[in-house]
Amino acid sequence: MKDTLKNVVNNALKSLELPVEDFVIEHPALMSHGDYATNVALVVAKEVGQNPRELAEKIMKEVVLQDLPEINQVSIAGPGFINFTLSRTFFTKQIKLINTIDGEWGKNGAYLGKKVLVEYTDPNPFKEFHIGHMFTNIVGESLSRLFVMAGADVKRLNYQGDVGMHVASAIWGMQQMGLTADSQFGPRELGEAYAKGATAAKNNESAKQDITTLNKKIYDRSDEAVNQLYDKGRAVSLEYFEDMYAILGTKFDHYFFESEAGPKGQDLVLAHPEVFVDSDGAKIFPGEQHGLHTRVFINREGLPTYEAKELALAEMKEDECGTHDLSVVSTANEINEYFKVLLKAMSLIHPDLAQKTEHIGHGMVRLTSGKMSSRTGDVIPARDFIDSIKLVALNKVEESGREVDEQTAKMVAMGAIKYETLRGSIFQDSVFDEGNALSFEGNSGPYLQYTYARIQSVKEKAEKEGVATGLEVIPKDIYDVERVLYRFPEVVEEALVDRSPHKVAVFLTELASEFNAFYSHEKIADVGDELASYKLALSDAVAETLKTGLWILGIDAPERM
RNA sequence: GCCCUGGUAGUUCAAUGGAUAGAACAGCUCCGUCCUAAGGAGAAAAUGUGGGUUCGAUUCCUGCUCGGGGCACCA
Repeated sequence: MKDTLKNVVNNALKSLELPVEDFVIEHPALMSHGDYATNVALVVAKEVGQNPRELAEKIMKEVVLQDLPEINQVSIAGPGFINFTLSRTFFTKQIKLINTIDGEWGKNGAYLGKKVLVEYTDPNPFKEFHIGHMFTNIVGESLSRLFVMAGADVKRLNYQGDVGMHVASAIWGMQQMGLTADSQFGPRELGEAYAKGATAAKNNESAKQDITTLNKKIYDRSDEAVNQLYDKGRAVSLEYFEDMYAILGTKFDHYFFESEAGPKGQDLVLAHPEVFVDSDGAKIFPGEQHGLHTRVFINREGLPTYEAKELALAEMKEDECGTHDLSVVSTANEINEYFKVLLKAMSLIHPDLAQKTEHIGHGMVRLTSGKMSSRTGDVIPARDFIDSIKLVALNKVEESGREVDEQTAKMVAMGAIKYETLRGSIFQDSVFDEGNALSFEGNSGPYLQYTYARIQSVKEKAEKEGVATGLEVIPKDIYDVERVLYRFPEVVEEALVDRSPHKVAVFLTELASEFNAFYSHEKIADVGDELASYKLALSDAVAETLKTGLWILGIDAPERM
């Protein structure tokens, strides 16, 4: 529709022999201003030096002459906006479309036939999977789903740091705790061991020496006892992560490990002396020459740093996943600056790969109660956090005297968490507002889920009463919820372009809010009402839209709650 | 010090240079014979600060200020 209007306006400009400027077609902030509006008169007026309102009049006349069935009314308002009000026919057609294209609603072809790799989550084995990992996973999954909606063949990737100082710290901590490969231990003990090691490395010089030595042993696998402890700890960690992915609703297609990327990265750096130079015993990339900062790729010990590994990772992705069109790396924004350096270095040795790599640095979450650090062991494990929210959901159900259903409580808890994570821009730091997430009201995941479940209930009643969906009898007026509903595909596409899942979240809340108003003012499944079939079809379309939109956010829509 | 970021109701978030800056939560008023009140209706409440560009600035430029991240051997 947007494109249609753009054409209509362009035609008008042509016949008036006015210059074609870059104008926008958008939805006015207020629904009373119409369904679409354009600032074309304001833009062109500037160019030709005419009064914008007069110009708007002329353009409007030309638009009206084209006589489109979808347009009911064109008007001029404010400084010279041209507002379009869409016709009854248009809205009815949209409902019909939504209810018939089954599974295709909301999709777009922006990445049709393209292969897109999305790397996200990247938890480090031996560390606790905390709510920061949960946050980054939720963001990455949602980005992946936006690409799926655009028709892309999406491969979900997970890159895990199974070697490096943090692992050495954890192993050191395990040794201190007296753990061996035969001991029984889980992720909690590993988290504790890591905190112990990391603290010691920071405060105690000899411990730091030990850990450095341990790090080398892990790399070259020269100590059998260390190997066993390492292998066991790694396995325990990875298994635990799989449990978390299942809970979060993510399934990865490919896994990559630093232990593989290390040697390859090292070779890669050494093979390009024209890019990486010696400095102080290390191999560095002199980023200053490119307006960036210098980073070490191979340290004085001769070991590859994260930078070198990341370089190899790009090659490994291509080898493992085949040629692709885009490779997205989603991480917290604390490494934004570093990634710029990395991409610059990559562009010098692998211009093709660098060009299709996109780093999306999202903001960090903080809890209202304060911040976390896995170094000090002061973290909130994702599992504990999810369980606590689930408990709130269960209590809520019990309070209302409804049937207690473990599965639904879990859905609602995850809905609350994911919505709270994605309701704002991913690029900004945010505070995870527990109060807000736990309220389950208003601007929340459960509010959307509730609206969906409510519609299922209406449908159930309609079936009992013998009301079928249908668009034969059409209401005279256009319901506000219809004026929101048809915008969904535009929103999805825009959300992808901006890498902003929150646009979907904001839209869904507006849709649900309009539907709930409609619901409370109109009786839907009423046999005596000749409009019942239409209202039911509309409700059905809203449910379909909610379900698909929630899916983009990674949230399940329960049939009842 | 240098480089990135950000500062919007009491709180958590919205707003491709446009119309009266939108929501939600908290507090205040209402709505219960009715398809799920995890709902609906209403009132009140905000652009850190000084300049500049523009017909028009929360948005762009800039000074100040306050916060977050980064600045070679962690990731």
